[in-house]
Amino acid sequence: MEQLFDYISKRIELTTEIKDFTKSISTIKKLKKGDVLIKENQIVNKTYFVMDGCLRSYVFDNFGKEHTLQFALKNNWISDYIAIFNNEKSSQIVECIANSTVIEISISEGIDSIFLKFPKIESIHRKNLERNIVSLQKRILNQLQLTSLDRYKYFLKQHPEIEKYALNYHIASYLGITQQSLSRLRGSIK
Amino acid sequence: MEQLFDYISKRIELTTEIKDFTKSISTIKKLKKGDVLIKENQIVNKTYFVMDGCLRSYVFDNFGKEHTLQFALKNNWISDYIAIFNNEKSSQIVECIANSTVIEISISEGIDSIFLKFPKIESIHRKNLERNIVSLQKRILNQLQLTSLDRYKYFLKQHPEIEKYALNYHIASYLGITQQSLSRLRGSIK
DNA sequence: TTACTTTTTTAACATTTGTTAAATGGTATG
DNA sequence: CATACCATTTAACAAATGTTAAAAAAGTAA
Repeated sequence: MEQLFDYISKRIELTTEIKDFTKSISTIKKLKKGDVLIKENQIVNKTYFVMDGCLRSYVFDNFGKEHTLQFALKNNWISDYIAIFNNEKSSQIVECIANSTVIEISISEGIDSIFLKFPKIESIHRKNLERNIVSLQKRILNQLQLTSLDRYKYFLKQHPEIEKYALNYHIASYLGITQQSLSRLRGSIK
Repeated sequence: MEQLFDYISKRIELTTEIKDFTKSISTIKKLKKGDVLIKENQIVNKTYFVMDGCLRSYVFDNFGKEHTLQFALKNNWISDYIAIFNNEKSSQIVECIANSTVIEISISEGIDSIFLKFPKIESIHRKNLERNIVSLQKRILNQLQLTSLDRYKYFLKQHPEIEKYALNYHIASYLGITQQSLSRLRGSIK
């Protein structure tokens, strides 16, 4: 839990009140590769802070193909935020792709009511959202202007330890290409 | 200015204090097609609320090609948010693609200091960020799973009036294809 | 080690999209 | 009306990526 408090206190001043509240809605979980934290079509009232390991979120399209939206490595958050922010059921699956330790945070009482009680948490959340928007916009701009090869190289820079965890087709489905194409690109690098 | 207050008051309770403050940092501007609001490599301390017309933001890649990040129609916000949130100089250009009326909001005093003074504005901003993340994530998922034709159809649904304003190559550069490809797709629809 | 499963690579061919260039269509201006 | 300018479409060809299937490689368990 200290790891999360470290993370938070770099961003806001951490009072004991906030600490106690955070503890009251948090559980540390040890997870195994393959564990599924969020399934399709369920109510999403949890978000996850990755202490160690790697999770990913993905969707199935109409043809049954997977498309990876996010990898979450150490000190990153993951959940189905479309479901949470839109108050919808989940369309994303969140799964462990390696043995991981996470902090599960329950937001059953509603994310907005948490901010009403603790405006400081709203600030840190707001900052996270801003950072998130920057990285989503950058990903879109990369998708528009880079070749698949350059996207792959950029992805590896951004996720330095990912090759320990992710399969080839996980990465391909994040980049928007087939695993065979990715394999071709990898071949062309050497 | 009432249009912006309508917009805000649907989201938070609008006090006269907030109204006065908003007025003090806002200017209504009438713009002509072709006007440029944000150039490359400048300090960004303004954001724009579109009352009428259409703006777009785009970047140049290394080969001089344009890539459109966003179209802003009525009641939408636009600026270079990567620059604002990262405290960097602009990499995006924001231009008018039709005669437009906008409210220019100055955030020279720093976006964070505004939220310190008016926590309620932080809430509305936070909600906007959440909505923005949903639409960015959806755009990425569309990019991953849809064909260009389906992306084009979806885009038209999302931006019903866009064909009045945007050129073919604006739309193509938003979808990540060439204008020739888009023309082919348009042909294939009939 | 062996047998088995999963992942990655390779290959041949099909499809989509990009590139280059020219033709067409539309609009504003003298 | 004629011209010039800009946007869109069309076409031929090139390049990139997808599809299908099989082979090779890597990983796992007995």
